Amino acid sequence: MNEPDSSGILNLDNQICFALYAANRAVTARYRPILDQLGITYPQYLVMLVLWEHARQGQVTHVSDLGRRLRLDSGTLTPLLKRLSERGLLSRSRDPGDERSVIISLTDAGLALEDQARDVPARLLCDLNLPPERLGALRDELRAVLEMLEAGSAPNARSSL
Amino acid sequence: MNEPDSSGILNLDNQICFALYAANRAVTARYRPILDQLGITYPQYLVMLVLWEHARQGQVTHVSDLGRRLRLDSGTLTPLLKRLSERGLLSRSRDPGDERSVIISLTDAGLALEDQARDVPARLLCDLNLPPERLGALRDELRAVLEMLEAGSAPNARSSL
DNA sequence: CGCATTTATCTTGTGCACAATATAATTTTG
DNA sequence: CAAAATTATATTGTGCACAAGATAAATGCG
Repeated sequence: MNEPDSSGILNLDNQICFALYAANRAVTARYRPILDQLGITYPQYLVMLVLWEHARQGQVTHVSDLGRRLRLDSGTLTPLLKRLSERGLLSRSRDPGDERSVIISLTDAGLALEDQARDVPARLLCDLNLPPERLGALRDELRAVLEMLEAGSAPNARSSL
Repeated sequence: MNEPDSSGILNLDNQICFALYAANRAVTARYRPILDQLGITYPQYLVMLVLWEHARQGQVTHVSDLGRRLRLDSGTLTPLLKRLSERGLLSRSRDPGDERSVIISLTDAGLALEDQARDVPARLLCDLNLPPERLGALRDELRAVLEMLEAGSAPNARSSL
């Protein structure tokens, strides 16, 4: 292994990025059969989580709120919300107070789906089969990385080349 | 509606899955401007990493090798490899010993690109700005999760709530 | 007020991911 | 050996992600 790249800098297994990439897809794959029973995809589930949360607190949800929370832009959200709308889980309407904005409202079916979703996290954690404190620590580390990346928006301050 | 989920089980921020999802996209976004300079995307970069690794060790690479290593199927790899081929970084040819298999060979340009890629990890780590030991620990945790998910293929044994 | 600017969303185009299916070559079996 | 089963890749269709550009409403300013 002492060849051109002996230090293994370019070794796939050494890269945190690949671990993140592969773990994310593996977790999403675990969600799939569970969410299939609710008739939604994983990104759609994340959107529904925010909508349920806002509904519980009597908050109105605009598309931009979803974008801020999930870090997604309208190019992703618009078609996704249209699909959820077609499935009858929510409705989209212009905000009378600001005709540029679209208000996303859960339908009765969308609200009712929360009951069916309530055991999704438990079923997934059961799949993951790791002690909760380890998962909590991992989540906090991931949040730290996320914060770091979103705060330090120096997108190439020092190009060491 | 019984309890409006005040325990926060369905709270977005409590979910490790979202941390993973958001962190992965944030890291990929950091790679983007760096990899743009090489003219490749992030999944293409991962493929190239494997190809460079095999080239260093004099190993032949089949499409199936890439799939095993990156956990991707041919539906993802075939078009991705075609794009890399169009960019002149690799060539695809049937294995004479088994006409079902396709051998992926780096072109001179593909091999040469490794030199330009050598500082990519350093530039990204600089962006991440976290102590290496913390990143190493995070990577190991992610690998543990990945292993768990790939080993325990009990895809819904118990729905414990 | 009128016009430039900003803001919120939509649209278009590219590139993954992945399920499902197709095709063709190889291996296994009877 | 020939039919059946397996294996490797390719194709098709759906659904994200995200960049870039378009549209229309709201805001700011002289």
